Amino acid sequence: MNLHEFKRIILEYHREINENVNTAFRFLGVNYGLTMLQFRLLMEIYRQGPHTIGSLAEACGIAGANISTMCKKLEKQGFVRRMRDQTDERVVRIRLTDFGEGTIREIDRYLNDKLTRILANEAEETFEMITAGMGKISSLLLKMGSDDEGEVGETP
Amino acid sequence: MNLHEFKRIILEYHREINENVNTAFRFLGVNYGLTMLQFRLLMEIYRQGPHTIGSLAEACGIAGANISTMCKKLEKQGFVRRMRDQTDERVVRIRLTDFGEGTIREIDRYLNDKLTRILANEAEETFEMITAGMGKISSLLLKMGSDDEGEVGETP
DNA sequence: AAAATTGTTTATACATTATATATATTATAC
DNA sequence: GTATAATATATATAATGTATAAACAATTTT
Repeated sequence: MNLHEFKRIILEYHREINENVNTAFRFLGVNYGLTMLQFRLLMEIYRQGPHTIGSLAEACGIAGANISTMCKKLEKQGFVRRMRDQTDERVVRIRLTDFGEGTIREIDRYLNDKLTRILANEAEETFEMITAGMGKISSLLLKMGSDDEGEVGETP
Repeated sequence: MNLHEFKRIILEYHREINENVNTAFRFLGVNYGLTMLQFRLLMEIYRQGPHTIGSLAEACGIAGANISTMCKKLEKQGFVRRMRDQTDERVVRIRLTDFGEGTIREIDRYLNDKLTRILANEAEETFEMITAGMGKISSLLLKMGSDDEGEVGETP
């Protein structure tokens, strides 16, 4: 396997794919005043039903502290409602407002239409290629992150 | 092709991979006080030789305004030297200092060792899978970004 | 009841990206 | 040859995303 090429892919992954993701999802901001992360939170609630701050943090892999702040903002924007749990008042339950649900439904439909159009002429293979590639690079990166042999400053 | 799955991949794999990249490259910050982006800039200069602010911006796909700021910081950290071009004084040339070059060389060697270890038991196929998958998803995203049919607020 | 744990909140810091404006220098038009 | 435009960089500011630490109240454990 070509080392140099592999490094290049990892290092430039951010630029190319991140950039393209941002472009592809720019309509969220333009049309709905949402960031991609906000959309992900709302979509998670839309799919899985009401969440607590903690469960949302867990589901999205984001620190609870940040979820807390984001949910307050989403509440201010009218997408979600926050309510203390009656039986355990430490817990805050987050649910979509009607407006929030309508918005996500609309976005989801729009995304599905768009993807259907885009994927229309793609072979089933394409999908497998993407899944396989993403899974493989993710697992290699994970290995890289936990591989510590020869670490600078290692204590033998 | 499974729409739902494809959406999930875009929204979540993307985040997972980013996270794993950050974990895998955390040693840059811990051991060298570098961010990944700074490393990318230095690596670019290491590979291609001295750059101007503009050419570096072009090569890394980052706004010149930000490159300018970053290079000043890298200079303060001792990794690069900034020098006005004699013949065109608008231009600033950025080159690695000995310290900067030594650092990048060390990091590169370390990365190569690590990758060699990680990729040792991987089939050549793996590499092809990754390249193919990344290329494919990138091109689909690109299509998505430029596909405007059915856009909300479209003017027919 | 005291201590530990849990869930959330607040505050802070920083990296990255984007944008707008300013400035100096060089190139071009008339 | 001066006015204007274009170029290259600099500065400032803002928004997003991420990480961490400290505080707080409510709950559970001992």
